[in-house]
Amino acid sequence: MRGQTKKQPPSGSVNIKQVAAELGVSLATVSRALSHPHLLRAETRERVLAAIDRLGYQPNLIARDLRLRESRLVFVVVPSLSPFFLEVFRGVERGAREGGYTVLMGHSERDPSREQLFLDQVASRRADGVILVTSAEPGLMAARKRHMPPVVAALETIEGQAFPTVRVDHRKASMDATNHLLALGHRRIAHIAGPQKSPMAAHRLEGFQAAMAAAGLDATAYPQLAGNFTVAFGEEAMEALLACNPPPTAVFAANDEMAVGAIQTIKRAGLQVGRDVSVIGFDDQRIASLYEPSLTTIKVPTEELGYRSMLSLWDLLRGRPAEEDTVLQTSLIIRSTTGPPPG
Amino acid sequence: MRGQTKKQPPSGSVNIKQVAAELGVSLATVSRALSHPHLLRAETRERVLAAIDRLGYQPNLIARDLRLRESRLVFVVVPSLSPFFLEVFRGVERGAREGGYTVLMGHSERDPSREQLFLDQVASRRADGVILVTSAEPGLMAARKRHMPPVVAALETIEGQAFPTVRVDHRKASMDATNHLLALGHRRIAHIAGPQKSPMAAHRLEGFQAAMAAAGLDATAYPQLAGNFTVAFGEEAMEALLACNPPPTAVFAANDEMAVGAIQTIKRAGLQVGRDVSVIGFDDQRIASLYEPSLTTIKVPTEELGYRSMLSLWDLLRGRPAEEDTVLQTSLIIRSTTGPPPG
DNA sequence: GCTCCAAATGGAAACGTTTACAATTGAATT
DNA sequence: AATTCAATTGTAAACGTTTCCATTTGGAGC
Repeated sequence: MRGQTKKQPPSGSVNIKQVAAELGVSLATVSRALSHPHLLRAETRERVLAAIDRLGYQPNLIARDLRLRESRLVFVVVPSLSPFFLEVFRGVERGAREGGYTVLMGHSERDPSREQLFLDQVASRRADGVILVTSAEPGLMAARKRHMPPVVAALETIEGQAFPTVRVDHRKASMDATNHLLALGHRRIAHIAGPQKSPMAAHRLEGFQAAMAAAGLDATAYPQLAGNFTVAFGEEAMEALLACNPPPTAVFAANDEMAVGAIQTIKRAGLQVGRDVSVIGFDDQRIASLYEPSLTTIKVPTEELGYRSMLSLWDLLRGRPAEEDTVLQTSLIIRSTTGPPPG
Repeated sequence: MRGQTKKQPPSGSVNIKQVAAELGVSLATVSRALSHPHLLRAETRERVLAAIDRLGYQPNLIARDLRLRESRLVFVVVPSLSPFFLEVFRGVERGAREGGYTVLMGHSERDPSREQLFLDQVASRRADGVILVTSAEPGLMAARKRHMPPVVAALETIEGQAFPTVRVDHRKASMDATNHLLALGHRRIAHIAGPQKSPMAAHRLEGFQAAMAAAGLDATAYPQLAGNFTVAFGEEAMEALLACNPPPTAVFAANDEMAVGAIQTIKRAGLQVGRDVSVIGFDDQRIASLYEPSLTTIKVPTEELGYRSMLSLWDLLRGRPAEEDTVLQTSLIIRSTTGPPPG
C-alpha cells in the first residue's frame, strides 16, 4: 500500500479526472456528458460516453451529494423489526419510486439515541429526509438544539415536535374494539397493553379506558399489564389473567402478536377461544387472518400510511407546505375470536 | 431564497468554518476537538466544544465520507419484504454493532437492476459494503465491468461471482425434508417450488428430485408448480394438486408461506392435515410454530446467517482474506403437519 | 536570558463532483 | 470581410471535512 506509485490508480474507482485525461477534454465535459448531455456536441458526447464505458467510470455519489447537497435518498426508521413496519416501508417505497427516490430502512429498537443517530445521518445529508415510524418517548429528541432535517412522523404523533404526521386514531380505534366486546355483552374485560413509554400504546390504553368508563365499568379491575408487543408477553399476560377470580370473559390486546400469545395460553388451558374467552387484537397483521381461529382485530392501513407519509415528505422536500396532520381510518375486522360471553 | 444575504447562514446547518470564526481559531482546531481531542490543550478543547454546542454544529458526514473515503455504513439488500429476511437483517445488525457500523436495509424486489442500483450506491461510497441476501439470476451483475464494492452473499451462492458466501445447503436440506416424508411411508409426493429464476428455489427443487430419484420414485408425477413464495400461490398450487387423481399424500413446499397456503386449501377441502395429507415447509419462520396445526419444516438459522455474513464483510473491509464459503447447518423440525399416509 | 524541544495551533491541499462564468468556435447575417 | 450570437468547451470555485506539514508557543534545563 505504502510504496504504491501515484500513477497507478487504486485499482478500482476511476474518477472523472482520469476519463477527462484519457480524452484530452476537461472535467466539465465529462460531467456534462452524464448530467446534461444536450449541452454537448453529439460527436463529443459519444466519445466521452464510450470512454466512460471503456474505463468503467462510475461517478462518486458522495462527491456529488456534497456538491449538490442532496442524495435522493430517504430513510425509514422503524422501532422494531416486525412485518407490520415492513408494510409501512412498502408504502413509502411505492411513493418514493414515483419521484425517483431510493428508500433505505433503519432500525431504532425503540431506542431514542438510535433514533437520533438516524436523524443525525440525515441532518448531515446522508439522506434528504426521514420517515419516522415510531413511538418514541417524547422530548428526547429536542434535548440538544440541532438542525432538524425534513421529517414526517408515521403511525403516531411525536409529542413535542411539529412534524407533519400521518397516523390513525389509536384512541378511537381502541374504543371501537372495546365497544365491540361490550356490544357482545362482555363486562369482565381486560387489556394487555404495549410498552408504557410508547405514546401509541398509551393511546390504545386510553381508548380502552374511555370505552369502559363510558359503559360504567372499571377498567382497572384486572392487572394492568404493559408488555413489549411480543407473542411471549401475550402468553405470560394471559396466564396472569386466567389466574384471576373470576377471570375475564374478554381480552383486548394492544396488538395482534400479544393477542396470538394470549390465545396460545387460552388454548393450552383447554379453553375455547371465542366462546370461553373472547380475544381481540390490533393491527390486522397477516397472521390475524391466517391464524386458527382467525383473529378479530382492528385493521390499520399500514401500506397507505407509508405511502401518504412519503407524499408529505415530498412536500417538505419541495419546500411546499405539508399537511400537518393526516388521519387515516381504521376498521374493525370481526373474525372468529370474539363472541358473546359464556352463560 | 434568491435575495438572501451571504452573511446569514442558511438558517440551519452550521459548518466548521463558522465555529472556527466564532472563536477565532482555525478549522483544524475545531476538527480536532471532535476527532482527536487529545491533541488540544484542555482549555482550548473546552472552549471549542462549548461553541460547538452553543451553535448546534453537527459535522457534515458527507464531507467527512468524501475526505475519509469511508462511511461506516453497511447495506443489506433483501429480495423481498418478508419476516424471513428481517431476521437475517437482525443478525447483520448484531455483527455490525460490535464494530460501530450502522446497517441500512434496501429492497430489491428480486429485480437485478434494483440490486445493481444498491451495488452502485456502495461502489460510489455511500456505504462501505453490502450484504446481498438474494437469489438473483446469475450473470446480470457482471454485465458491465464495474468497480465492485465489498460484497458478501448471504443465504445462497451468487453464480458467476466470487463473493464470500455464508449460506445453507438448500439441496441437502430439501433432501432431508423429502426423506422425512419418504420415511413416513409416503410415495405420492408433490413439490411446490419457488420462482424458476431463483437459484435458491432451483436448489431446493433439485434436492427434492434427488431424494425422490434415490427412492426410485418419479418426481414429475405431479404438476411442476413454480410460484412466488407467497401464501396465495400455495393455495392455488394445492388446489391444482388436489384435483389430481390420485392426489398426493404429501406435499413439500419450498417455503413456509406456500406451505401455509397449501394447508389453508387442504382445510377448506375438508381434509385433515397431517393425516389425509402431510405438508412440510421450509425456513421455520415464526408462523410455523404459531400456526395450527404447527408446521413441520426445515429450520434455517437466519439470524446466524446474517451475523456470520457481517463477520465476513468485516474481513473484507479490513482487507483480510474472508472465508470463501461458509455453510451453516439446517435442521428438520418435526411438528404436526406430517404423519404417515392414510390407509 | 538562551537554547531546545515537545506541545499546540494554523495553513493549505486533497477528496470528486457540478456549474457559473469566461473563452472559444463557427456559422449566419450584414 | 466584419459583426453577431448561439453553441460548445474550458477554468476554477465551491461543497465541508481531515490531516500533512509548517509554524508558533511555552516551559524545562542550562
